Amino acid sequence: MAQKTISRAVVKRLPRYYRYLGELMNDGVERISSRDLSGRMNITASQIRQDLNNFGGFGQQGYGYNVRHLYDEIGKILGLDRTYSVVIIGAGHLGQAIANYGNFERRGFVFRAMFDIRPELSGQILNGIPVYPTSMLETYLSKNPADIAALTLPKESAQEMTARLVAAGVRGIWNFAHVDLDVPEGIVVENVHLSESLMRISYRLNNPEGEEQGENG
Amino acid sequence: MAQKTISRAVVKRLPRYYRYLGELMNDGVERISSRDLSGRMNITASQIRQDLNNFGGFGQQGYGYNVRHLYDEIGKILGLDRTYSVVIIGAGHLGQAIANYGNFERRGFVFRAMFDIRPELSGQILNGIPVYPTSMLETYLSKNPADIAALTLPKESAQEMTARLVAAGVRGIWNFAHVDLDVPEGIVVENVHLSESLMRISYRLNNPEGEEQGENG
DNA sequence: TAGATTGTTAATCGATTAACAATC
DNA sequence: TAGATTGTTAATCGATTAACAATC
Repeated sequence: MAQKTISRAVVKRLPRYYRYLGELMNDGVERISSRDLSGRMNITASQIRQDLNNFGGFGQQGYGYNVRHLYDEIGKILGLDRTYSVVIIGAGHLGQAIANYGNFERRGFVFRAMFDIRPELSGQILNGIPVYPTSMLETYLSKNPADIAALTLPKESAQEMTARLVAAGVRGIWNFAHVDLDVPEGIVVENVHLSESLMRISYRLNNPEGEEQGENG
Repeated sequence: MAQKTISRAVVKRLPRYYRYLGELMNDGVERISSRDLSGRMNITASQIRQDLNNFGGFGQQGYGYNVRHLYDEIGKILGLDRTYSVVIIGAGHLGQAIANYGNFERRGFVFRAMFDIRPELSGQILNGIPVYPTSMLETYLSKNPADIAALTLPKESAQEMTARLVAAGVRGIWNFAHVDLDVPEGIVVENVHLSESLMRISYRLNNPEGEEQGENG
């Protein structure tokens, strides 16, 4: 599955391809050319072909790309052909929002448990997901290994929780806290720094540019 | 305030500089060199100097940068020297999570109102913010103009709401819905596509790279 | 003054776009 | 076969890093 190393810029675009192909599939479209897709996605056809060819030739000259095939292949590249166990650390609104969002489960991300230090929350079942006290984290994970942890807690405890999670075998950290985390090599950290996102809006409101939408996370 | 056009890559890094400088300030650090800062932030000193010089010389040879001064200047560049009125469209967990997060207000983003189509929500006050029915949007905005709208609603209604918001004078859209929005020129859209962020984690779990943390949003 | 560190130019590296021969 | 469109190489553009003279 892992051929030559794929550039960060390409990886960033893959989920967007996946989304557009999913929509095309839903609309019953069977084939699409890089040119048509480029029109819809607002990127160049050249970039699409260049991107896809990182993974091998999915297309056919004179025909284009088979939508379903390409969708499946990108899904595999993204690792969506398996499931991932996810725990949520911090059962506040943000944690619940994530737990609640059904589309993640559809893609294979299964939310198993939430953890919170607030005693009044533990024992509850929120949106079908049990909340445990943070003190139970290691015990829980030793019996129910998790692939990914979402950190939806105050930044003060993010680093400490990360260390505990990594020690307990979690390999991916989805970090919503406003800190940069130190992790051992091999551990994946994906940051969602909402306040930075918001500041980019204020910047752009005050400094009009050409066009284009903002980045995503 | 707007000199030559600043590259997207630089703008993306500005909030992170701002965050690190804020922390240094809190720690009572008065001056810092690009070299020291580069060590903390894990980027090159050269890049820091290059980035900052887009906006003019904030430093002093032989001394470095005055932390407070640089913090204030980057704040101004980011447009944080004024306040922004924000409305939230969709009063679910995600909307409430955002409304709830006090740090945004500290930076000048003031959440004024939430809107939701669910009749049982309107009339309520959630975290001190009133929830109105979506039908009231135009009436409300004509009396209480907003700069920014956060879209925390299902993707099906995102485009329609965007059109209404833009027509009512909103200039910045913070889009949490999983669609790309069409907007007139001059309107700022900042996407936070959480599912794409999550897929990048699964990709990276299956395709180990060298190092480095994931992008943010 | 000597030492430190910036501001800035030049060199390198990487990513995007253009072009076109291969081929379905 | 002729037309369409890919896969891929080459050209361009942009961003990052290195180097160093200017200067505090």
